[in-house]
Amino acid sequence: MSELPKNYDPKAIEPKWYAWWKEKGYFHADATRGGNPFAVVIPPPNVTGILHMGHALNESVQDVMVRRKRMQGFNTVWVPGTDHAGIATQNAVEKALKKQGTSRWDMPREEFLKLIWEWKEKYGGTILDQLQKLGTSCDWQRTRFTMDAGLSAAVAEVFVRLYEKKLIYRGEYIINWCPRCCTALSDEESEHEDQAGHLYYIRYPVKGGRKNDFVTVATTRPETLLGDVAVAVNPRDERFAKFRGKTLLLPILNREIPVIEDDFVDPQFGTGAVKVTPAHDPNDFDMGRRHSLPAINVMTDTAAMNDNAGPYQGLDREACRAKILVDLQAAGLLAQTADHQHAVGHCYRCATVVEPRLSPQWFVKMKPLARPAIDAVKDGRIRFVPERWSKTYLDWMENIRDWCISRQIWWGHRIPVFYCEETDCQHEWASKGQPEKCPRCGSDKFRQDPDVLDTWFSSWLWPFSVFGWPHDNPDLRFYYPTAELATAPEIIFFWVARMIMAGLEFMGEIPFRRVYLHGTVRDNQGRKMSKSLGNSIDPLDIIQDYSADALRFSLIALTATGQDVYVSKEKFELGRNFGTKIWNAARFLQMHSAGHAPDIASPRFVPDLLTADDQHILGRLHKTIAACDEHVERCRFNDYAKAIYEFFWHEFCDWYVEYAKQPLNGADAARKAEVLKVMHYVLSRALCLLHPIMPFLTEELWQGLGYTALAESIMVAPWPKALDEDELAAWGLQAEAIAYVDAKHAAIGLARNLRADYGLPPAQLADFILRPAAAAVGERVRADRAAFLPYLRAAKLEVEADFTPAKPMPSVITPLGTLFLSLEGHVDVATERRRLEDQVAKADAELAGIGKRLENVNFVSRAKPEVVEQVRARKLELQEKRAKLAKLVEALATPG
RNA sequence: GGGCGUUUAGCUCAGUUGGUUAGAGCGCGUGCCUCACAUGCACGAGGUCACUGGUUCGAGUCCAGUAACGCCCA
Repeated sequence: MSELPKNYDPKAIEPKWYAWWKEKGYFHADATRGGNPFAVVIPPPNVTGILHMGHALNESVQDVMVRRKRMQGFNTVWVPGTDHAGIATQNAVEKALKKQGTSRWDMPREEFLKLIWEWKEKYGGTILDQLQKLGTSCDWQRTRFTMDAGLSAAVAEVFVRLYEKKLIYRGEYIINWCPRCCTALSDEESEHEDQAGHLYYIRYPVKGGRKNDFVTVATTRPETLLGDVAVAVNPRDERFAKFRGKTLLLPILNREIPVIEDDFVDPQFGTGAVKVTPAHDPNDFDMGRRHSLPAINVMTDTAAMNDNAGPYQGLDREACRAKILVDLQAAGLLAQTADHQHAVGHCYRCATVVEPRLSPQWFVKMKPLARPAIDAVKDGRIRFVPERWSKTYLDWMENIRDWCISRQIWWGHRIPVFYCEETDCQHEWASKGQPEKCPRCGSDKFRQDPDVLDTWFSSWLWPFSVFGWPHDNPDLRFYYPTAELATAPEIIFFWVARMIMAGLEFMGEIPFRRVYLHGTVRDNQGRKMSKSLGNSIDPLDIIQDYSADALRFSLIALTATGQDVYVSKEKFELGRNFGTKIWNAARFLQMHSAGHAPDIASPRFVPDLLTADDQHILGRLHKTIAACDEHVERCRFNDYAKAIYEFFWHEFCDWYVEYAKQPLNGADAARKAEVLKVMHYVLSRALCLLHPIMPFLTEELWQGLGYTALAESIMVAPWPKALDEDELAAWGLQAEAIAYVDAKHAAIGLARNLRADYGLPPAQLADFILRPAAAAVGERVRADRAAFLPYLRAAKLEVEADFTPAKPMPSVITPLGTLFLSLEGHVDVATERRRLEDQVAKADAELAGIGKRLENVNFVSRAKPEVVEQVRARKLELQEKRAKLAKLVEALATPG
C-alpha cells in the first residue's frame, strides 16, 4: 500500500489504467473459454462522427451493464465499431473537394472512393479513441466497420437471398428525393416538420366554357401544377356534379386535363377539388395509377424545372413558384391565398426540403419480414424498456411500408445486381461476388447497377455480421443472440425494428432479448444539443475538467429510465464531488491501516467483537448490494447510482467513518483490527459496486489500498453477493443491534437540532443527560456513551433512569429516551415552553387524524390488517410521546 | 388528425403493487478551515403534488376529462 496523494488526479490516472486493462486483455472475450455468454453490440456511431453527450450516455449505460456482468463471471463481450454513414461521409468528402474547386463528377468513381477511404483512415478512428477516454470496456480486437470485407460479404449474401426470394424488387415509385444530396431517401430519412406555408386557390378553366366557368383547386405547391394531369373531386361531392366528364385547361400551359372522381379526395379540404400530379406526390401517384393517367416529371434531380416545365425551364423550384404565382395573378387565375400550416419533409442529413419524386429505385418488401418480428415482441421474447416503446414499435411494424434501399451515391455497398448488355439477352441477376459472365447467355458484356445501398441495409445485420456471419463459427454460435441493446428511441424504426426482422429472417432467432431505450441529452433549457445552437457540451471537456468517472456518474445518476436528461456543465460537479468524497474516505482508511493489507477476500468476523455499529454498516452494505442488483437488472441505472451514492456518502462516511475514529485512535488493538477489517471489507465491496459507473477511480483505489489479493484488477473482481439475513446472522448480525443504531442516529439528529435551536456554536461543548426509554436501552447507551460525544459535540453524556431536571432544561424526546441539554447560564423558560408546546400541537394534530381513521368503521374493517395495526402502533407511540412532552412542560413550570 | 410522454420545493428531477409526517441533488439562509474531505461538515427555510370530477376506508400514485409543454407518426 503506497500512500495515496492528497488530491485525486484523474488526468494522469485514467489513461494509465485504460492502457493497463487493454494490455492485460480484460476487454477481450473468447468464446472458446465457455461459460455463460453475455454479449452486447454497440450501436455503431458514424465513422466520421465525433463523441457527443448522447454517445456518452449511451456508452456509459452499456459499460455499466457489461462491466457488472463481467464481474459476475459471465463470458462477456462488447463489440465496438462504426458504420460507413453513406450520405454523411460522402457529403464530408464532397465538401472538401468543393473547397479545392472540384467535384466527384470530375473524376472516376474509383478515384472518388479512394479519396473517401483515405478520409476514413484519417478521421475515422476519432470516435473510437474518444470512447476509450470514456473508459468503455469494448473488445477492441473485434472492432468492426460496416464496409469491412466480412460485413460487406454479409450485405451481399442478404441482398442475394432476398432478391431470390423476390423480397427485393426494383420499381418506379414516388420516393423522397434530396435535391442537394441527389439521392433517394427512405421514408424514415425524411423528417417532417410543420411549417407556415400558404394554400393557393387556383382556377382551372373549363374547356369550351364561358369566362367564369372554372374549377378552383387548392394547393400548397403551385409549381407542381406544370405536371398536373387531372383535377380530382370526390364522387359524392354534389358541388362538382356539373363538372363530371368535363375537360379543363391547365393554367399557363393550356394542357387539356380531365376531371376525375376519386374517393381519396377529402371534400372538406380546400375547395374539395385537388390537382393531380402523379410524378410529384405519393397520393397523386396512386390516384394516377387508379385512373391510368400519365406521370409528368417537371423537375431535374437538383429540383430545378426541366423541359416539361415550358417557360419555367431552368428555374429552381422556389423561383418557379414565385414566378408562377405572379403569372397566375396576371392571368386572373389566382383566386386567393390563405395561410396554411403543413408538414414538410426534410433530408435528415442536410435538412434540405425533400422533393417527392418518381424514379426507379430498389425496395425491400417488408410485410413478410415484419410478421415474425411482431410476434417476437408480442410474445415477450424481446422486451422494450420502458415497455411503452413496444407500442411504437408494433404500430410501425403493423403499418410497415416497403423500404427504399437504393441511394444514388457512390460511398457504400454497391447494389450487387448485374445487367447483361447483349441486346437479345438483357438478363438481370444478383450475385454475391463479381461475376465473370452473364449466367444466361455467357456474355462478358454486362454492367453493375450504379446505385449503392442504404447504410442501414448493413447496420440491420450488425448483431450477427459482427460475429462473422454468414460463416458459421464458434463466436456466432456462442454469443448470438446478444443479451441487451441500449440505444435511443429515435432509431427504433431505422435500426432496432430492422435488426429484429433481419435476425429472425437470417439467423432464425431474435438478435437481443431486451432493448433499453434511454432519453435524449438536452441542454439546461431542454433544447436538443446542436452545433448550430452552440449549446453543446463536449464530453471531452467534461472529462478534461472533471474526469471520465464524473461524467459517467453524473449522466447516469441524472438520467431517469427513459426520460430525457437536461445537463449543464455544473451538473457534472455531482460526479466530481462524489469521486472526491470516495477518494478522501479511502485516504482516511489508508492512514489508519499502516501499510498492512487486510484480508478482504473472506473476512472472518468475530461475532463478539462486532459492535452494533459494525453490524449496522455490514447490514446496510448488503441491503445496498441487493438494491444495486435489482436496479441494474431493471435498467433503473439512476436508482443504482443513487443507491451506491447514498450508501457511500451517508451511511459509510457520515456515520460509520465518524464512528470508527474512536476505535481507530484508541488503545484497544483487537478492537481497532476488527474495525479495520469491517472498513476494508465494506470499502472493497462498495468499490466493486461502484466500479461499473466509475471504473478509473475504483481501480486506482483497489490498487492503492492493496485489494489485489482478491483480484489483480477490480475489473475482474467478483461482483459482491448480497447475503441474506441468515447468512448475516452467522456473522453475528442481530436485528436488535441494528435497530439500536438506527435509534441512535435518530437521537443524535434530534440532539443536534436541539443544539441548533439554542444556537450553540460547534466549538461549545455541552453536557447531555439521557433519561432512557427502557432499562435495556439505558444499559446500551451507558456502554456506548463515548461514541456519542463527537457527534453531539458533547463533553459528557450521563444516563440517569429517573432524571428530573432541577432547573429548566431544554429537552427532546428521542427513540432512545428523553435527552436533556445542560446549558450554562439561564434558559429562557418561555422559549423552551413554546418549543415543547409546538411539538405537543404537532402530535395532537397527527393524533386527531389517526383518531378519525380508527373511529371509521370502514377503515378498520376494510383496510389491510397490517395497515390498521401500524396505525394503532403509531397512535400508542404518539400518545406516549405526547404524555412525555406534557410532563416536560409541567416540569418547566415547577422546577425541582 | 392519430399516438406517446411530461406537469411534485426557487431549479433539475426521484417517488415501483394506493397506506405513517411526499424525498434527493443543486441553489438559498445560519454556524463551522472539528486531526479523510471547504469538490467539505452541521443545522435550517422552502411543497394547495397542473386543474376538475370520479373510484376507494384511504389518491402524488388508479380512472375520466381539461389545460400547458414536448416527442413520434400521418
